[in-house]
Amino acid sequence: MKNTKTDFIPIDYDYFDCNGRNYAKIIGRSSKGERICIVDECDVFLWAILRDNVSDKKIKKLIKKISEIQLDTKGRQTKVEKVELKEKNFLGKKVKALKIYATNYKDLHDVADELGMKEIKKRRGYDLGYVSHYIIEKDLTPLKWHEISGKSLDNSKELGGIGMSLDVDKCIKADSIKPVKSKKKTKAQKDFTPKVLAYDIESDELEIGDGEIIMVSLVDNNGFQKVITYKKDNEKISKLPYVEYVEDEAALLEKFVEYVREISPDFLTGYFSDGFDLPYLRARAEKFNVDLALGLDESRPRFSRGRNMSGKIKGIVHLDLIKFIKTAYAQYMKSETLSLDDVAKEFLGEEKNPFEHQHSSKLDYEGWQKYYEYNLQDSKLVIQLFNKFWPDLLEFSKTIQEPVFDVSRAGLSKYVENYILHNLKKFNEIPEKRPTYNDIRERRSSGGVTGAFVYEPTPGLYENLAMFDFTSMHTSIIITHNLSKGTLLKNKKQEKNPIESPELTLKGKKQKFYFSKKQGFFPELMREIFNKRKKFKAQYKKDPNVITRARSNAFKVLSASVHGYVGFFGARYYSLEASASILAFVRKYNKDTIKKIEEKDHKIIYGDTDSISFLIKEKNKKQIKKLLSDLNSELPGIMELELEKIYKRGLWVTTRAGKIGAKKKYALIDKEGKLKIRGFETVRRDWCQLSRNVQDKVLRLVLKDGDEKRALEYVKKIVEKIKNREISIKDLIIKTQLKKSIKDYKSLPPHVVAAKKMKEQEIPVTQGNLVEYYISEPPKGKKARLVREKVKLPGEKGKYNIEYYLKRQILPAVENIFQVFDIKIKEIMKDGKQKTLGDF
DNA sequence: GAAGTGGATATACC
DNA sequence: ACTGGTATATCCACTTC
Repeated sequence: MKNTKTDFIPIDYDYFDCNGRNYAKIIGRSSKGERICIVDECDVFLWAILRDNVSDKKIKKLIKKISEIQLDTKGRQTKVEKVELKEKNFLGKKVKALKIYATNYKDLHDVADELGMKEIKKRRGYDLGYVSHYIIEKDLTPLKWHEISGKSLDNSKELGGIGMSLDVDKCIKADSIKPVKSKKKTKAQKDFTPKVLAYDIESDELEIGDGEIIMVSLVDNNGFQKVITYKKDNEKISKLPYVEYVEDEAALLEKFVEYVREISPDFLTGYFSDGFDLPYLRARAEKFNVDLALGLDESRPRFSRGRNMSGKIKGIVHLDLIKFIKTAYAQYMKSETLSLDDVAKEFLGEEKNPFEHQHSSKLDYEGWQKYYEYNLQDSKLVIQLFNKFWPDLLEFSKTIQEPVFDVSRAGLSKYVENYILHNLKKFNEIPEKRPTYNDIRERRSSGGVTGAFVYEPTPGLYENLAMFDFTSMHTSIIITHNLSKGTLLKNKKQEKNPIESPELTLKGKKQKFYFSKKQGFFPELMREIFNKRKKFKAQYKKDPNVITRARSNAFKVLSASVHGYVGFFGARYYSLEASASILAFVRKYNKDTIKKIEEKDHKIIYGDTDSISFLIKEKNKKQIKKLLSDLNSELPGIMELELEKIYKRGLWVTTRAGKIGAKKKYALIDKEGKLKIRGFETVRRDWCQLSRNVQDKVLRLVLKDGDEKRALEYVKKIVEKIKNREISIKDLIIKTQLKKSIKDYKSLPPHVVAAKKMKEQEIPVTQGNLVEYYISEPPKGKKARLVREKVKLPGEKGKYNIEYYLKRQILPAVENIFQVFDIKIKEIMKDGKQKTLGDF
């Protein structure tokens, strides 16, 4: 066999068994653009952590006994091949542990079950999954350039003939893998961009496989654009250059496979394609007996079971963008839904073709042209979104050292956890195990911990305010005070001068927790995440664009998830005590800082968790910065307070019921006239557009010019319009998400009634949809006490309910704002009510 | 059947 | 179940008079 060498960027990871052993199979590219498959092996082992004070003699005996373990499970013969005694760390403590090598990773769990000996305290490291284990062992980090040398497997029958069965340019059994230093990267390596193909299907039926696939579009980054279809208006052939007709649906599926194989992308990407496009293609392929051989080994897509389906294609990364966007960006997005339409609008500034979905049987020639165009447009949007998010996927994948396939489907806890697992080596740490079902149940029932502190504001309009906030507060606290599961001490006396948490209440008991002064691996790792967050934030400030903003937000999310991870019941490094302590510190720092600012004669207006707003009085920005640096000089470790912004005016209102100030609800305006609105109905999607617009306008008038009189005039005008039925139904639509399936609701709120109506009218609606409805006048002669009795769908004819929109939508949206100026808006509405009553 | 209250539900903030 | 806790607000479900 020939020795060969190449550079290599790993993209897709998989493994296979040959003669009972595991082999990693990694697909990627060389800088020449060749498709390359690397086959490699690594040691397979687990850890048995020994109890303290087990004698050397006993250890020897134990090693002998374990060495003899042989298993015959699932038709595989696995045995313990070697046992070594090692000095390791577990949760930061020195331990003696046996490194137990076995034949097949999948059998490690069964090997662990054989290790019930009393000298063994814990068994660890058998539940990472082979791919993660391999990446950790061999440092073949995804999407980083490597130099590979080894034997060519092309045309070889070795290892099950893998070199012949894969559609790649080269297949190499690796002897040596070396990372390319970033300074030594060639231009071709630096310029690497993956081959991407976006796809989208159209069907009349939304239920998987129920209807025909009418067309499928494909778009790549090199000008390839196709709509494959067999449908047209009679015999009139489209003039659109990208439309390609085939005989029937089966031929469409075959053509689709043909193009994917021809282009052979690194990424096949779609939008909601895990849940719709790919399973649909599979269902139809099964029906017509078409071999959906998309994999590089001509295998069909494989679907994971479970609630969240995901489709895997061998050698090609099937990437459903919606999942990644949901995890990494959803909480920072303005879009009301995660539909392709909304997301494209937000990130690409591009709207989808306005297209009314019609049943395909009703389309004429023009209708079909529009439909083809629309189908292509979706794939175009998908590939543009991929291009936008590629830098982020790349960064995440390199950071947490997991393949893009997994990164794009994982939740935030997995991000944090993988970062830890892939970085334990430098601490000589044995990985903690995943919690068992019982662990999880216990953790969930243990009750929560007390959270952050929110300052109760005094309602009013204020001038000249500053807002300070702590940089990545929870993460800074973990790092500064060395808080984690591993550094938690059993009691105060375990260590001299331990770190002491503020007093807190946990499980109804007032107590404190103590943590080691010795730097723990967990806080140390969090420092790395924290630094990345800082770096990307600075980058965004220097060069603000969509990508730098997205990346900054992405790492903000990751950094902000660290604390959530510690308190997450599914986490390997879960710690209720650490979580409670982190939050106790959060409260303490916020309250202490409030006190210090008050001592400098500033009136505090508001504060939530890590922020504080106060009146700057006659001080200028420089003086405020001085105050800030004074406060910072007193903060320990990496704790840092920063000036978020100075605002010209700010408004806080009462709660709906009482006279106290409402928390999490305020509006600010800076000197450039830019508004920052939080919590108000304006930013809530479950209020009708009219209420949101009216409130937004009122807030603007009040904040910009301090002109509540004009705001009042404006509201009066709107009230008149409502009374005169001059408002379009479209502005009165209320949108509420159906969070559960209809039958699971214990009560029957309006949006569930709307969803039921949709079902009756055969409008597709499922859990997770945003349900739209408006409130109409009650049917004649019928008393409708409940709101739900007046629910109508947007398509249903009817008159909007004047009283409802005045009293339940407009009034609540503006009443509290005017109350700040002692204007009783209710009086104005009352007139309206009498008038409406008079109308009938 | 009006009034009051707690629960269910959705959404936002950090 | 798939990061956490804090908070507001609506409408329903139920009790009471």
